[in-house]
Amino acid sequence: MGITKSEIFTREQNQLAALAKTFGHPARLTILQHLFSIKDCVCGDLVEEIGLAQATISQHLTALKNIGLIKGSVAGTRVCYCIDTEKWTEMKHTMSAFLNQDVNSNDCC
Amino acid sequence: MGITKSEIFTREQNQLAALAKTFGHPARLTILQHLFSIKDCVCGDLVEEIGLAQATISQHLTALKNIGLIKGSVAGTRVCYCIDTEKWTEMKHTMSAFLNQDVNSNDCC
DNA sequence: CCTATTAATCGTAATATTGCAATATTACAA
DNA sequence: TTGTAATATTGCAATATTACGATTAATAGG
Repeated sequence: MGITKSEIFTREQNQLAALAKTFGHPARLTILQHLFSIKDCVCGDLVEEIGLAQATISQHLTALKNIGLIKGSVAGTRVCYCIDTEKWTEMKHTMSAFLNQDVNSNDCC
Repeated sequence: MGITKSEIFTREQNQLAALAKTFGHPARLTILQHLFSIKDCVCGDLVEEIGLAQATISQHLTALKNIGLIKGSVAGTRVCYCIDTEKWTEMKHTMSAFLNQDVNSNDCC
């Protein structure tokens, strides 16, 4: 139904899924990569950088902000965004813990 | 429009997003965690394990199979699933490369 | 005060996803 | 062959997501 039955999963599972979901769009990945690659924080040039409408970029930025990966500060008529380093590190550990589960060697399939 | 403008992103960005998207649902995470935790491969008990209809579980399994994370083998009327260890390792490196980008220290926001 | 600039929000259309019932398929057993 | 069990597929309804134009709000600069 397009609706996820969150109530049958643990909070951890839902949170990890929400995080992964945020990474699950190329525009959001591109925004994050851009924030990593530049020396300063991003002030507005994301719309030209990525070929999407201003409203769309703003939506993706909101998604990234909601999950806590980036933060923004107002600078005049512009808003500057950068990675929330603390949250990024925290999130990295969460993801790594999941990714580094040991694979059983009994490859029965 | 519910449609992602894949053509404006690189193949790498689209692939990483597709992978993350697959992790972006608690049912699929739970399936993967179950495959990690048990000693054998999973043969059918996923429906009871998770509280979703058989058709729904089957769909999620197909998604995981399509992205290459799991593989299945037919065993009579049952199908056994397990992690595709090779693909998992490969995927883990891809994700890690993204997660371990260095965060700029100039936290200007 | 007026105007331009920037970004968020609103409204809407198109498409995607999730979930399930019903049905089809497949393999096995009697 | 018939029946049963397990899984996949189909069809559909409900909801979510993506995208964009238009509008709004806030601020800078004259």
